[in-house]
Amino acid sequence: MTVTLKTIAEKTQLSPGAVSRILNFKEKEIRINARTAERVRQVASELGYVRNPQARNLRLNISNVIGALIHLPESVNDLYYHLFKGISQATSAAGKTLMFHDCDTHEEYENGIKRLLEYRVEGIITLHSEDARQRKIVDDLFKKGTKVIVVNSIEKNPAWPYINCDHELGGFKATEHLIQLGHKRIAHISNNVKTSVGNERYKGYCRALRQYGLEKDDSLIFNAEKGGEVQPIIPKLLAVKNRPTAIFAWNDSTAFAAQRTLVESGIRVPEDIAIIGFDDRDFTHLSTVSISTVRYPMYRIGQQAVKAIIDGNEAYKNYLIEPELVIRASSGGER
Amino acid sequence: MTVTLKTIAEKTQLSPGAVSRILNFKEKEIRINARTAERVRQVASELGYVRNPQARNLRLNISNVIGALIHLPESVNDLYYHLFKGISQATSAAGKTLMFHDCDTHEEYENGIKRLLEYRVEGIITLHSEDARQRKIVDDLFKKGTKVIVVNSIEKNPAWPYINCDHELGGFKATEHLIQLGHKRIAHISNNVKTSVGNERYKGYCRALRQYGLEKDDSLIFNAEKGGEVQPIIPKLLAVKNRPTAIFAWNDSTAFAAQRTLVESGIRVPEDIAIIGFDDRDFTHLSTVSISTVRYPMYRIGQQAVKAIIDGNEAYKNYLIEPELVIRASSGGER
DNA sequence: GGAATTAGCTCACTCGATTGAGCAAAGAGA
DNA sequence: TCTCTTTGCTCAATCGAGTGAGCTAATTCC
Repeated sequence: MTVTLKTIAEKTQLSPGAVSRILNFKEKEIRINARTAERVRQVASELGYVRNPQARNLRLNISNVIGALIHLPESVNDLYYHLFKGISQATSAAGKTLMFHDCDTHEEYENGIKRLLEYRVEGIITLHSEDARQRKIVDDLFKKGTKVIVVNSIEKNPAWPYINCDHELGGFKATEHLIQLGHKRIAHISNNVKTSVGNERYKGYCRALRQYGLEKDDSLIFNAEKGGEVQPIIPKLLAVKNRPTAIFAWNDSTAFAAQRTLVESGIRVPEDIAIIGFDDRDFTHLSTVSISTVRYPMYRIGQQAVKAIIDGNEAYKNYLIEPELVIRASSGGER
Repeated sequence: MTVTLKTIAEKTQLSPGAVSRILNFKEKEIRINARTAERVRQVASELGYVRNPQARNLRLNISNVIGALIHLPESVNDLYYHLFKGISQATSAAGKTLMFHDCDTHEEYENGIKRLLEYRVEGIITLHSEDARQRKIVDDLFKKGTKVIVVNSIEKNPAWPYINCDHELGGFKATEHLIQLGHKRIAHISNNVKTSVGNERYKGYCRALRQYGLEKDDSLIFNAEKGGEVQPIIPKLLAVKNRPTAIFAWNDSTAFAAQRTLVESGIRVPEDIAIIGFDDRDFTHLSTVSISTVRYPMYRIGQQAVKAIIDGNEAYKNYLIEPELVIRASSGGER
């Protein structure tokens, strides 16, 4: 039923070995009669021969498959969307195939890893996790020599290779942008979680202040922790003696909410208070005043993760991607 | 290096065949010594044996892989997001693996198909396309006996199996909802493309009017074609003699824009004019007045596509999924 | 013209897992 | 004790492709 090398061999009165060589090598690379080769290719295409990579990979001990294990949030998240798109396009572009598992529970995660290993994938891309069990799995994989890339690891020096955005640099860029626009009183709305990207962004904010000779004023640092609303922060921020003229919000959601609340309070953005966020989420276009931000380059992170797996040793190391400033209306930096 | 059945066989002084049986069957299903079996399992786990599905699939002529070929738009689109999530979760849940290709160009599409076929996938999930070349590929696949599921095909009776949302029914439900709220003058903003889902939704609108004994008034049908702005429509709509009290917009973007323009014109939604959209896009929550809509059940469509491929003949047929009414503020139907 | 070289293949094994057939030993039954 | 059955395995072929070794016939070279 299925067309194999043998089928073609029979039709052409050749051996399967010869057919294999003809289909895999250029004429100059092997000793083969040009007319025979032509005939074989002809027959192969007539019969609709499709090479079976299962057999090929088995023999050659390769897989040509890259594995990814990511839990996509229930509600749409453009960061994940772009990450996935980066991974999937880079994989296709490299002539490889992506095996993807969306793993919600720990059990699914374990199963996903198991299946990817079964398929002898060239490497596994997974997301940073706080779950000790998942971390152990990644650790074991890495120790066993499986190529793993952890995306968005927030550890400084994790045991395994990672790829992430340079959040500290992003925080620096955002703050620098505001400083260069003449702001001297720059508030920061942080998420106050020591182990998170927010903290890195905060560090960048501090470095920028330091570098430009501005003093850090703790009364300008506000916390919008998980579940903590941004709205109540704004009145406090406005009440600060020597009111800030700019806000660097640790992410776009926060920036968006701040912008909304400010405008509703009759404060003009960016004239009275400039705002910059972080992430470049899609909704930054949608607000009344489009939000300036720093792009969290998820697409490039995805691409780079695939590249790290394919390139192997050379590029296969910890990697920080430089985020890019996106100037829109809310910072007042648009020309 | 790699642990195979042979490795285990040597360690346990058995034949690879015996080991295979032990690891694949329950003790009662084969004639095997319980103690031997226990020993084999012990050794297998000690050595960290991982079955090689490439070899297994080759022998059994199966793949356990489901293929999907979808072009994800550059900008985030929650419909695609949910579709993909549905496909990927259903695949994982079924114990199978998803091979995904994001294909932008026709060339990538061809390559993607080729690779999926190479891997002897159980079936291919792809999106409806207007491109004649892609349609030919799908047609050829189907004729050759490959399982294909076309998602969101808008043909009435396409040659190949498809899964889609019942757009006509959705249009009916939306309109019925407005009618049941007492509206008698219901405008429709359509996209006026005969071959599109918009047309189906329009038909549902017409059927609802008919069924409830309301006369269709062509002066209440407006077109927001591709690129056509919604904003200019609103003044026209307001100027209609015997002004409509409700709008069924063919999709949420249109509903969103209509709502915004109405509110800016000082018209209250839903008090003066009620609005319902279609799709249940994420931003329907974000507008000042949350938008009532009909959910385009992409997640379920994705799940169903996978199911159709796995179940084979039974469920492997054309399939319309019933969309669900989502009542929010803009229709005035919320309690 | 004879030896050496080369072209153009074939042969047979391999990758790892699976499975029908079959065989020796143990156990059951009469 | 002898036959029959059952247990507990082994053997060998198979899936489809790839490859080193080797073989024959044609060609080249001196």
